Amino acid sequence: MDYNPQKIEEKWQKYWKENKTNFCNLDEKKKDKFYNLVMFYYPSGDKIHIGHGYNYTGADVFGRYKKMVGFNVLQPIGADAFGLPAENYAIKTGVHPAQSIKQNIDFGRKQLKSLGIIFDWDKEINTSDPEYYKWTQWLFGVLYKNGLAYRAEAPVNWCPSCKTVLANEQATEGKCERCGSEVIQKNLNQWFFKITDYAERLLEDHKKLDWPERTIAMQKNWIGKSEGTNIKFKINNNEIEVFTTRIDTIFGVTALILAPEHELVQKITTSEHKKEVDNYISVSKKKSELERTDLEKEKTGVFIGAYAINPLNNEKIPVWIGDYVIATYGGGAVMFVPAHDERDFEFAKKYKIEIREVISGGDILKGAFTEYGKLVNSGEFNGLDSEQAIKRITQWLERNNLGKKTINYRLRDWLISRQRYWGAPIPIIYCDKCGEVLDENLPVKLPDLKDFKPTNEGESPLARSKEFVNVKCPKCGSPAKRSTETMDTFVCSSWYFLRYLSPHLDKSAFDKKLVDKWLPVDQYTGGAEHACLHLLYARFITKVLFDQKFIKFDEPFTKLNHQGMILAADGSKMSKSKGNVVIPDDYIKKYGADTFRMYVLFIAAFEDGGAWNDKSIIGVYRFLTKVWNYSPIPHSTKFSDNQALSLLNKTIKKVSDDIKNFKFNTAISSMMEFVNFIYNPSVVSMLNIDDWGNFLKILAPFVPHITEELWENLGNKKSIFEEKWPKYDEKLVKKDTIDLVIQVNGKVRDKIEVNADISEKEATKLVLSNNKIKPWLNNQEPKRIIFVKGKLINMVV
RNA sequence: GGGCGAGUGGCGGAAUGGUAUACGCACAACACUUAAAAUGUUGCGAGCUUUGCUCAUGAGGGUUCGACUCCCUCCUCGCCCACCA
Repeated sequence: MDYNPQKIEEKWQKYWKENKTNFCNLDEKKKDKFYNLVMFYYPSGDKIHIGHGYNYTGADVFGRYKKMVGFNVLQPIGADAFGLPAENYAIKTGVHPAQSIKQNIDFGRKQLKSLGIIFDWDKEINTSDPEYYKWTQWLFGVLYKNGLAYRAEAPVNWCPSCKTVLANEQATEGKCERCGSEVIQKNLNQWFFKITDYAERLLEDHKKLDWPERTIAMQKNWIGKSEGTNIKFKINNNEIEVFTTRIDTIFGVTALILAPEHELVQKITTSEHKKEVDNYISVSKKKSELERTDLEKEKTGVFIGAYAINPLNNEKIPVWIGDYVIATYGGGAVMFVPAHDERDFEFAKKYKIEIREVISGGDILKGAFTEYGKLVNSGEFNGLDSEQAIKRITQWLERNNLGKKTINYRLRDWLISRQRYWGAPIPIIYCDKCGEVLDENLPVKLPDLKDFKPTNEGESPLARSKEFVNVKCPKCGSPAKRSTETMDTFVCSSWYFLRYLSPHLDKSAFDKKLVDKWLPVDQYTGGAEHACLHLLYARFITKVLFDQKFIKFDEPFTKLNHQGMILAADGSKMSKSKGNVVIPDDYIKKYGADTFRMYVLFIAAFEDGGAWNDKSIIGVYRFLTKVWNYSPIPHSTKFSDNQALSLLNKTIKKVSDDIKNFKFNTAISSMMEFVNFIYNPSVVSMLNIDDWGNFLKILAPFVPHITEELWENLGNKKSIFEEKWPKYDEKLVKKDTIDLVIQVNGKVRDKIEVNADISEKEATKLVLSNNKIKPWLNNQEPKRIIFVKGKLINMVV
């Protein structure tokens, strides 16, 4: 019979569904648990993106392998269903987000099944379902009650097109992550989660994680710890704290620059400068984030008429404002040291501010000297090295109560409120008598709106629903108003891995016993683009829940792997607008899911990804056809050919090791080598049924349908995934004979077949009498002989 | 500007101190066929004076008996962050 993937794939997908193959038993006691998690998907488009297919296929191979080696594997999936894309789609089409989301989830489920990916479908979750977001709201309450959720007026990123605020992480390069519009700064009253309280622990606990180094580096960079000194300057009767990493340059300070938004600016600006200063502030307010952070543009600033006192030498220094100073970092103020900071140097040249050298080693007429050196022009600290000076000056400040050693982080608190419809409502009620009241009568259900458009003023569409807004205060019963804001979707996804274990539980967010047993996640697989968003937020929320004793672990994901990106044939990113998107369905129809799965993993190393090539997929199909057509020796009492058996054992070892390390591409090529070998008519290479069956088992995680069918054809009654992963025989992996490589001066001159355990003496003897080697030795005794057992011998002459 | 990574045949890629180019695609020749497809066999880095030799892993240098692999300098590309004081 010919290989007909469509037919057998349908058959086995049905079989897995009916027999709940690979679905884990949460209460199983004999086997060790293994929580194999993939990042859940956003059900926005109409097709599962190939990136998801890639991600989930790799994780599925790994999960099926883990099951076969004897673990009780939990492999759940769900939908991250709240958020802007569904809402924007609703505004455009009038289709309610709940409806389009449902359609997309149904479609996604079908697609994942058609890829032969096994998920525990009975544990599926949907973050936009009230039974789920009830507990997202509960989570808000946990943070709120512990002082980790607060409301504050702050300059925030505002996307004029999406008409909503964005978290710092969602507004990179001054552009909206979703729509690409230029983000502007607005002062708004918003809800924040105090992730900054956890900055140090988030850094410290990186040690505990088996994660890709670059992901940890990205998080470190994002948290941005820097050690320095806070120093107080007096301006009239006011005090201003400035952060610096270079307190050794304090005697070179010739100005103080404040952010235009700094609260003291209005207070200390003198009347003759007021007009100019107000003018400057209003211009910089109008600038977009992109303009303000454009490095190419010259820095600007204005003198505000006030003077500050340098506490070390009591010198009077002018105070300026400049919009390159970030309001939210280091107190929004900078001490200006043009001799030893490049940016300050340029600014000083432009505005003719004094440049005073205090660290020797450079030429301050030519440019700023930014390295460490010996202090000059620095009073009693003259002659010290920068490093010593930093310590001594900081100590001096601490003694005089004028400053202290300080650690600053770039990480800012997580802005979680959104003035949009499609999200989990923030469970807060405003009462005239009681003020801000946490609503613990959950869920606070989203009303069924027809008009989802946000207002131009940035008010949430939820404000339109009077039934939603007008409520009674839970404390005193008098009329009150509900908050109309919803939460950032990243709040929903920061705890979803706890919910899978009890997706419909009504009494609490998660089943504590099951969470104690199953968490933390053993293997997490998903995109690297989440390094500073989801992966950081989930770690933060986990630590909060740990501190409040809801869970017993403080890191959610022990081991993390990323999949690379599958690119279009020309190496560019796939996008709908370019029309170069690869849709798995087309290939599943043509070649079958098994071929698709194996090919996508064969393209390149999993973590690298690579370009999709339409032509190469045929190679995998040919390989599977060969597997399909192979006939082993029917009686299992007969032994297989020795060479074939040896290679089989080697292949088992190689495939096992490679799957463990997510190196699917090389696992596949070694299985191809094996099949090529047993097909080669020039060698006797028959396998008996048992050995062939073992090969099918190691092949099974990659191509589950065809292997199930062939396994059944061999006369087996149970699924191949009920089988134990084959063990390899160490003796058979090692060959009796090897090709010993003979080198002269490091160059290969011959290869001879010898016993694998040949000694150096014997090998030397053979080499010296070898006719091909003799001419290279030039009748000389080798100066040195390097012998690598089982591999090579190198004669140095 | 800072951080991380990569550069290997016509193409995707393998090899992390020990046989460079595994595996796959494409291509060519042959077999089968009326023919084509499919399949199979063989070949396939470059050059040369071709039983073999020389050169070749972005460029140049170094360490080593031996370097795609380690070190230094430079070039190119990708990703992340970026006026962070």
